[in-house]
Amino acid sequence: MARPKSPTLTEAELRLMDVLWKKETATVSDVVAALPGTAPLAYSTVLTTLRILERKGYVSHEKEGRAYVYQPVVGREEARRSVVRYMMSRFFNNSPEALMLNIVENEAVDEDVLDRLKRMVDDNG
Amino acid sequence: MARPKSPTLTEAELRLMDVLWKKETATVSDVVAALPGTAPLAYSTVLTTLRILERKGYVSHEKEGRAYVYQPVVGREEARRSVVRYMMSRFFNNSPEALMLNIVENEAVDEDVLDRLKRMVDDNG
DNA sequence: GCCGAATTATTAATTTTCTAATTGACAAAC
DNA sequence: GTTTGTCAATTAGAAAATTAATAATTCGGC
Repeated sequence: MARPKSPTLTEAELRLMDVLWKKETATVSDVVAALPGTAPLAYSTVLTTLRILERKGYVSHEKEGRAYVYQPVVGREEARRSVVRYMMSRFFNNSPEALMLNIVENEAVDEDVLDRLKRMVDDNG
Repeated sequence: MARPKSPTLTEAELRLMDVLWKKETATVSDVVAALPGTAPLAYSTVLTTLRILERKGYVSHEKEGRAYVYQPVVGREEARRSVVRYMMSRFFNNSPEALMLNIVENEAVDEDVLDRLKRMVDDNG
């Protein structure tokens, strides 16, 4: 076998998805223009990456006049869900509790956040 | 520029790290033998991947008699911390609250877990 | 000292990702 | 009607990851 596809969005892919999620819909030129400015990417670079994203099912495109208009198929929430599940399965034995423990132990979490989360669970469970 | 290094452990790398984390220390043959059995990897495959892991700073080796003995440099907890931080920065605007919300909304979390976590925070904060 | 088994080193084939130059098509401008 | 600019398509090259075959080395046993 050879190098497998990335199981999650890569850095370059995510940069483009961030633009599409924000703008809802965009041509290739729109994406190029909207990219955070330090080192702008070439048109063809963006086009190639959009093709990859389309092959992977993250975006689709329609012909609008003579330009292609791209739009997300997978939303930001879905992508988040997916990356969390992936990470949980590979690093945390599929245990959401272990993952939450890691966050509480290592990140600065406001005290009242856990109260609000608990209320959420109580209301829905 | 070209394809950048993976920001986290890849699938193949993680498989080997799991063995090393469990056994604490292992020769190449040990790792080959300990890998989950469906499709065993060749000795040279494991050696190559261990070299990559060493180059990336995840493991180190010492000569013990004729064989190299590998051991983790980065522990499981540190790897977990690192992957969570990465994901948080790319997908959750560096907000641990947003990440926790995602987990609570989408995964089945036992009700009492949040109580325990809250006690942890209260005790330490 | 020589042989063989184990171990490491070398080399390489394949796929993905990342980047971009170049080419070609087509419409607008003049 | 020719030039110019915009867009997609093609092509390509380099680095990374995955797998493994093969070559070189080394150590123990005889």
